[in-house]
Amino acid sequence: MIKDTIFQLVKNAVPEGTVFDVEFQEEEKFGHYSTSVALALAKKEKKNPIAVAEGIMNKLEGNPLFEKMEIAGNGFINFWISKQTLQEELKNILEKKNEYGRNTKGKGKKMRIEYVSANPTGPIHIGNARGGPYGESLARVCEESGYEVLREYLHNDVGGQIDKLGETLWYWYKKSMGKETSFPEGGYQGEYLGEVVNAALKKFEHKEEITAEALTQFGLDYIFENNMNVLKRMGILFDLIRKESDLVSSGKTREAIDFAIKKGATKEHEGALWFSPKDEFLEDREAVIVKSNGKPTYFASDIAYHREKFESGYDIVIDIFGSNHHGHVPKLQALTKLFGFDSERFMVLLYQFVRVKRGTEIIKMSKRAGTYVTAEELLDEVGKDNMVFSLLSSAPSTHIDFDLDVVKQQSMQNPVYYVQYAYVRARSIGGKAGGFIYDSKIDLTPLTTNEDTFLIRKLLQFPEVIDMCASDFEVHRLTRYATELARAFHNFYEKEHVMGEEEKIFRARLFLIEGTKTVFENLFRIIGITAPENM
RNA sequence: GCCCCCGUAGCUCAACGGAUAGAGCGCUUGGCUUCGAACCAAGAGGUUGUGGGUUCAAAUCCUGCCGGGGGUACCA
Repeated sequence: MIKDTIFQLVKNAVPEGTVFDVEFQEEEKFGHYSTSVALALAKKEKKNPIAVAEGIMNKLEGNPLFEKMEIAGNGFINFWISKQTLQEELKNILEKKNEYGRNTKGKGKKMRIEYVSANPTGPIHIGNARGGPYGESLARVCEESGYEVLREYLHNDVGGQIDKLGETLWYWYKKSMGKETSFPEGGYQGEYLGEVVNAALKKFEHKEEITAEALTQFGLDYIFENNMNVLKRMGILFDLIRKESDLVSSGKTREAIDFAIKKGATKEHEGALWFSPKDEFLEDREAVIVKSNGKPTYFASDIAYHREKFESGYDIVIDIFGSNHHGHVPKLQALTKLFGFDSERFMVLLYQFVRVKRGTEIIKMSKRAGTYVTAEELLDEVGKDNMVFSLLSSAPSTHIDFDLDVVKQQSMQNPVYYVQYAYVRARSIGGKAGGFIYDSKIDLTPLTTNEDTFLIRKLLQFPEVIDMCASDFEVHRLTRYATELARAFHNFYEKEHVMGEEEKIFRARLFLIEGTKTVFENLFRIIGITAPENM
């Protein structure tokens, strides 16, 4: 990574502990990379920023990495990378191929990420769906950074919401039998559970044998399986599905409760057992573990589940939840203390819900009211690549507004097609050229135009983007980078030619094209969209 | 009331505390007899909700206010 190399060089040239960054520059007038280290340092040392910058630059002078260095009027140091370095790095892409972009910063470390974990009381809707591509691309990006990643999902198959599910299913069942019945209070509105009952009626041969328990179990399995299939369509597969019912039936939930009691992290109040850790954030952290009727709450199982997470020998534990769970976060953080896990290595990442509109009408995402847009509907309507790319294009903390009318109408002009089209164009040239054989001795010096250089620079940024994403988990950068790389390629395509150029240029450009294809393929794999052969 | 998140171009969103705040869609204009025009080029469009503060530097950090979303259950 060129950026890392520059960072190290500068680091050695400034006092220890200086905080600074090296930035990739889109426009070459500020160099290929730049740093504002001198500005921060000048303040600290009470010196002129220009003088500080000169001091740093003198220490870097003569390094073959750089073609040029410059101090801007305001104290920025701008670096231009030598053509030779760029060309060598370009070769590196085709040497590493599908491993290009990887780094080893997480090597030897294990990470587990829980995401989606949708309630099995209805189909996955847009809200849960956002967590899918988010968790999945985060998992991939961390794998690229050397981590061993476990993808996990909690199947919430016990509790009050399941009772309600059962009651609602039973209502639909009785209705289908022509019996008089009324809709259960607090049941799940909408036609979906009626469809689940229809599926049950097809499966059970003797209708009179259907019991409420059997129907509920059927519904749970059916909904869960459907949701997993939808996730699969989005390219999401889990390594571990943890069932809450297993935590309860195996006694793990009970053990966790006893453990919390033993540790003095509980209290009795009005006949119920409360989680009540002794810390300064008490108010945010108290929660009922065992209800006064003796039944454990969901949080009791969550204690057991997180105990597993914390005691399983993993270095980093990540939960990805919808923002409506934010009140739950301090309680979970308190569990790190209970189980002696370094709180720095446990992270809860929240994403805001997607708001869906049809024109000006806002559709409320409520499973209870039955007013939601399912992930499946959206998949059918706009396609997987479009959906994944769109959901991944904004920071998790932003509230996205999805206008279904617009999304559908614009689907052919969606950025995802802009990006994929660049790849298809590159492939097309590769095809025309009739095969490519990698030659490590290739002469890349003919790549001298602005478009050549910028495309190379943009390709070499790929490992840096991966590294940044794995460091701060801001994976939406990937789609942004994809668009930028596509632009660099489209520009190159418009101005420069491959076919028909003289042999030396042709060979060098073809090499560049192969490098572009490779980076796109790696990038698409990590984002979770397809690399189409043609469009 | 208290807690979390958001407010940036007509719309949907970017921008590690850094240089002239950028993309896509939409709008105006130009470009296919050479690798795919799902593309490229040029243009219009901004007091980053608003008032203070911190900083060499603020869309970004702190704070008051306004507006929106979510939470605040012996639900999950």
